[in-house]
Amino acid sequence: MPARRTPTVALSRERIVTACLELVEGGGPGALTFRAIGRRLGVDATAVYRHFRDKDDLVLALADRLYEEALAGFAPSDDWAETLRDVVLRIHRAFAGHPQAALLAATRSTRREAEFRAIEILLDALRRAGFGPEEAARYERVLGDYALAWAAFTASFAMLPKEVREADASAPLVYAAQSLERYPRLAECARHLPPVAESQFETALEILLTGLRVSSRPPAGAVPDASLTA
Amino acid sequence: MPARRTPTVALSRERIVTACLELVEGGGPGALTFRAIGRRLGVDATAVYRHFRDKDDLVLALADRLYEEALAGFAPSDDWAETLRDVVLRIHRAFAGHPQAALLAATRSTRREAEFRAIEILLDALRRAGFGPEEAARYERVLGDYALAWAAFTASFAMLPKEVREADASAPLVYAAQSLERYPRLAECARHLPPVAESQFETALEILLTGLRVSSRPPAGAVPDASLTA
DNA sequence: CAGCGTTGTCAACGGCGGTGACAGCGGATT
DNA sequence: AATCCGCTGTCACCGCCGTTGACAACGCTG
Repeated sequence: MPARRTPTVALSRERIVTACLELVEGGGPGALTFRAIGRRLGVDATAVYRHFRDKDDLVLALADRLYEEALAGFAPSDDWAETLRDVVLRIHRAFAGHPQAALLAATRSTRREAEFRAIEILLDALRRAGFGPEEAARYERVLGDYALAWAAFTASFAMLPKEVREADASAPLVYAAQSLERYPRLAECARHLPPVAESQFETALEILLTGLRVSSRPPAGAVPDASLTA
Repeated sequence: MPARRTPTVALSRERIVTACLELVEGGGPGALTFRAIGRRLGVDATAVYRHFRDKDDLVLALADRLYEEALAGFAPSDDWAETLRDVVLRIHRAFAGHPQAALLAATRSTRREAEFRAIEILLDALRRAGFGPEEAARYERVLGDYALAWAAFTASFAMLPKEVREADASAPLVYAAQSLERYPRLAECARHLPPVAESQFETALEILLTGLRVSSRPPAGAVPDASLTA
């Protein structure tokens, strides 16, 4: 029983997942359908069911691929904060680069290797930062959920039709111009408001890291503020 | 032309929106369909199209209702951080309470009053914190996007079938038990990992506020860390 | 060569968002 | 009072979706 792979097989989980990512890359909302996959692979749509139980199964496979992509070539830094930043950015980048897949996958545990590798890296960095196991666990979830939540957010915005996206982006300016007296702050700041499209993921990440750094080693001279320190 | 409202009208935008929220409240994934709305209101599904151009129009109306709900009864605090916390929590709560609606609405500008009220409140608090117009604008977007992104994340998790949700939640523990030597940190921290369901929204918010506080008034005696301060 | 499991094909199902023709009803016009 | 008109709800229908079950072709095993 040499278990030779039959050369006549047209499909495989790998080929299908790759096709899905390409499909989603080029395509607008809802590009990921069984019929589209079949079309792209020159195969009947229902053939995919020979390799994936249902769409959920397929989506989990996509998520797994994204985690692999995210961690490919990762090397830990001596600086724990730099490691955290790197991993979170990598996860966000990988998921945000495939909007449709991210939207479906971001809220799911894949329970496969790559995901646990990411968790392990984050936990290790947090432990090195001086947090205890419990704090590390909590902050790992914060950073992981943060990366995924924001990736899904970015992704679902990227999937909107172009006209809608542009209309949404310019909304504050338009409205601010109409009622200056009711919204003075908006009038004052409107021209600085970044469009929704350029999600403030990295800015928020830096703020988070700053907050973590403050918590990790309470400054000796400073007065700790109980109302702000979680 | 007294413009008397005809009493014979069965539907209205308000009635439909209310029905949608009820529908979504009790129902699992995909509960919000025109046919379901029609069924609930004892009316043909397509009658809804007399009041909303399409599903997108309907969803924007839902989002607007959620913003209204979020800000109902809001009173600003003297403490800027407390105001930020309050508004972000309110938005998150309102959206997370209606998963399906949040999922569709979180990435959209409604361009209606309630949304701009929220923006104005956040901007004002940030300006009072001492941030300039540009910083305030950037951080407003951070907090606003943060609230919506995490709400959508929570929501889409809440919408998963129960079995899937439970399986996902217990995943790290199971896996950690299987390969202690490859994932030592996971083994160490696994029992502290909060289930995905209990999203670490509030923990992250406190860290964010801590980070903002550090940025708002750089401590006189402390050495500013350029690599961590955005 | 016979048998069997794997893989792709095909026709079909019910549900989805959405459209266009049509009916009834109330208010305004004459 | 008769007529018209616009608004609202109904109905039949479209094309798309995920998914199923019967079936055919292929290659491996005995």
